[in-house]
Amino acid sequence: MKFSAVKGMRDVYPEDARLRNYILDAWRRVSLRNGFEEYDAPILEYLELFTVKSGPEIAEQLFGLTDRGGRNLAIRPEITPSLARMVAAKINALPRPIKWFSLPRLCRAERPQRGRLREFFQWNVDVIGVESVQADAECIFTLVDFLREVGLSPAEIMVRVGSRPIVLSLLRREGVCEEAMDKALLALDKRQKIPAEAFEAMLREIGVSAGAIAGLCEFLDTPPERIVQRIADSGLPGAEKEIADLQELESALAAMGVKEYIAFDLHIVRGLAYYTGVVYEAIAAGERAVAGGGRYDRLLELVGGPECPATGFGMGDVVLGLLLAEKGKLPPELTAGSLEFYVIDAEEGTFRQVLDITARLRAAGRSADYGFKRQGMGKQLKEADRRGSKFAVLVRREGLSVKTLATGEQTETTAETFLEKIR
RNA sequence: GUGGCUGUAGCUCAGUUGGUUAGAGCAUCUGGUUGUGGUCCAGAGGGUCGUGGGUUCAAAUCCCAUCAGCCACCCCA
Repeated sequence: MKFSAVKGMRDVYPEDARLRNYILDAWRRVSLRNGFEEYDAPILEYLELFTVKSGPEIAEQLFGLTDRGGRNLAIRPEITPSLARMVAAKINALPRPIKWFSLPRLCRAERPQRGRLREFFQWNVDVIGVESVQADAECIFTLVDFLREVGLSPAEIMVRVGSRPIVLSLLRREGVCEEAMDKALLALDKRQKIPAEAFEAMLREIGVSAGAIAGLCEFLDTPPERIVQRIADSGLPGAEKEIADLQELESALAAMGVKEYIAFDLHIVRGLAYYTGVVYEAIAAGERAVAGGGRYDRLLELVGGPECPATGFGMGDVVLGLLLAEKGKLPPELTAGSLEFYVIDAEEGTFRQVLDITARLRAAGRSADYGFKRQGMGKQLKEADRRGSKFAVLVRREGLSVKTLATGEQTETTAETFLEKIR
């Protein structure tokens, strides 16, 4: 073969498209029922929109191009900067709260590996213009609502919730200086994946005492159901508001009935520095994070807008697809096509009636198909089965039969009464 | 970006110490049978052995490069 798909980008055959549509449909359905409205943005943006948020190094990680006017453009690696730009542009005209979602196709020029491709879809859910932690609760609830929708249980996936400012305050109290803060956050993020000694070594390297490390570990290991109270009791300096927020978040999520999916966990810090409050990730054993998000109150200012609170999360389709397949959560109709009626000429000379009936089924909005080739009824029924059809319509010169493929049940009727019942 | 593993039909693989026209199952297509289905039978198509060099009388098999996939880092918006 002369050509193949570009590295990290995949061809979407019908069976792949069925999976992808299943995911996108569920994302959209859940978003809408939680009161979010859909938006989209251009697939190309000025390169600077991304570098202003993530630093100039980010340019290496994305697909860039120069247009004929010499402008530096990039295929969007995320949609949040576009969202910030769009909201900032109409900030005074938009009714609050702004609850928006999007299902953008994104590209990142990273090295592909399991669960990470260079082109993918990502569900984004954001609430903008609301300072209250209730906005964070709303996003987290929507995330859990989706997990339930696709049949993932708390035993299979949990949303781990942390707080950037609380962690910062805690680390400061344990003697981490501001310059070493990034390294400390990195160590925290890695703690679950590396040996205890390696974690301690990382903290000692930035000057944290052995006693402080032990105290920190003991604090971090507080069970999720008690840690919020423990944080409140410890009265971390400078984080009073965030502590109250975390308590409010815990009680809001409990009131919304999603408690069993939530685990408060200060190891969750998220990579980018732009998070300013609550942060969270949906984590399933054995996979990279399925979703991640948090509060980012400074982003609108970064793109030249006014000061405006914002919070939200993103979820990629690749890891999610792997997880659903692994856990056997994909509906069976995804493996076969789905068709309602397969129309068969059960007697010679009835092909014109097959065409007529098929066309009228389609006109009535039902999915119907027939074979291009005239062959025996056995082969046609086999084809109906292979197509995943629900019913076979057997057309005779006088009357027709409607056969339910799954049960083999068959009812006799006439073309007119059949079509009458259909509409 | 760094390191490692892998690469034979659409898929899963076989292919003896390098040695004639590279095989199987599944899938696909065709025909037959069952003649209202999930069978069964027969046949066919499909591979320049990822690609390009090199060693050799001879390379799927050995060497180098390159591409792609996977794994671990980096990163994860």
